[in-house]
Amino acid sequence: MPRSTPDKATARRTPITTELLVDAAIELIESDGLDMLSMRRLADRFGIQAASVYWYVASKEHMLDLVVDRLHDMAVQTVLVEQVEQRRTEDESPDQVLRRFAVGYRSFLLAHPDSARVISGRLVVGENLSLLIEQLLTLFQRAGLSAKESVHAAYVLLVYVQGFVLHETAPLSVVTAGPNDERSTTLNHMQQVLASLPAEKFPNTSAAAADLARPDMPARFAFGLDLLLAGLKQFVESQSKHS
Amino acid sequence: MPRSTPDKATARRTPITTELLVDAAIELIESDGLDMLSMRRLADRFGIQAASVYWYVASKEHMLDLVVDRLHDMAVQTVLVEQVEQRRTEDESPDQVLRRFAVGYRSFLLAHPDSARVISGRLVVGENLSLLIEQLLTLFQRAGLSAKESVHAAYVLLVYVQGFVLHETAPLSVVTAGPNDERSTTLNHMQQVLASLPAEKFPNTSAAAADLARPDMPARFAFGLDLLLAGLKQFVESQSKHS
DNA sequence: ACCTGAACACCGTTCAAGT
DNA sequence: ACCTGAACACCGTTCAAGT
Repeated sequence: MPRSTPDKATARRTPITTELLVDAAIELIESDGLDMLSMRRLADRFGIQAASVYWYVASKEHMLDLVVDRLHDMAVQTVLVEQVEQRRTEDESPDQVLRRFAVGYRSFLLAHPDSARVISGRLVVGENLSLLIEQLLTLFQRAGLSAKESVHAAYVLLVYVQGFVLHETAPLSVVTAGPNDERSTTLNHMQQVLASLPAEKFPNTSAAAADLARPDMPARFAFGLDLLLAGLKQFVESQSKHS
Repeated sequence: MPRSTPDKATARRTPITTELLVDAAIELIESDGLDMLSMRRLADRFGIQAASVYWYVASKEHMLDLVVDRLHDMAVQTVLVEQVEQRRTEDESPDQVLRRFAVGYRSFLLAHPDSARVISGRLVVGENLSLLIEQLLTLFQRAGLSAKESVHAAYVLLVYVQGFVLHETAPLSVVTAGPNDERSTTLNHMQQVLASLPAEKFPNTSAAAADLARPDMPARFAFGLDLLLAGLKQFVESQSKHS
């Protein structure tokens, strides 16, 4: 009998809710990785049996859907509200806001281990994702796109950022390497493998071995983002010319 | 004793090799899905025990690396050789070749179920991926990029296509829907959910509900690809102006 | 060199039964 | 309404032992 309980047996441990389960699932993923998330380990956190989790959630798939929905919620908070809305100034172009969104979104995904893996795997439509999309649609329309084009653009931007971070954080392996090498060893080995490819068949690859094995990822992300935004600008201009 | 064996017991079943295991793994993935691939089911295909697979392969992770490497090999064959090289004409721009590569690569990924899921998850560096990259580097340099910029561009293009297909084939769920709904039902429900969002808070989303729920994916893919290539073109032009 | 048998430490999920 | 116990049908991986 815990001392703090006011009456006999009414107030027990804080009652378990689906929200709390999702909280714990995200914590588990961020601390131990997505592969370590199991219904049993999740249940352990609350001192209950694995079977009990199924009272709150239909399946592990459903649980992961809820996790993704929550991550969208967090992204709306940290990226849209803090990075985009609050820093807004009067004279900035939609272009600049879009760039800040993309950079902020990448930072968010990088800050939450395996979040890109969970998010990229499933498209969970709900209020939270809708909030993200809504803001993007506004920005793209303000930039000069039609409603239909804005949907395409918003989707493409999300795909680009998520896909980029997914690859950025993906396990790296070299076919000729042992599977237990550490990442730095693998990178060295990779550079070596790339550099030693037959130069007649792989002139560019062997020449660029250093850039391939030791890439500047923020610069690479900005490069692709700039291509997209420059293409967007040009697209809008070529549209308005014909009107 | 099979009739066809020439001498006593020398020639048995065709001997198992790592290559054959990878073949079977890919077949399993394409027929039953990535989640259905297990060492036991793989072993069953050859009439051996799961433990025996470990004589050919260090772990399941290693097996998946080999699968990815093989998929890169297949992509080189079908996309680069058949789609890009053989259709090459004299007067086409690198721009056009790049577009054909991207479209062909997307088709390849779509044609092999779950291939985008396996490939996006792991970066397997070897001769096959190098072949893909080598060709892309050549194309981008021919388009006017430096060696370093070409590496960025090649990576960005691969990330875009893989990320796009990954989302295109990802399981679709609606937070308010039951998890067992069929895809068409889910799409209907999704459109309904999006359309019924409070119009004050989600003016663009609810207006674009139809486009969001029933998207023209080839057009969307082309839209993003065009942005990238248009951005590329402009980047090259702005570079040459300052030289 | 190649494969088995058996075990270990796990999974997700179901379901009658308890409180 | 919430949770347990026990079971079912699986996993990946290891390892002594067989041929």
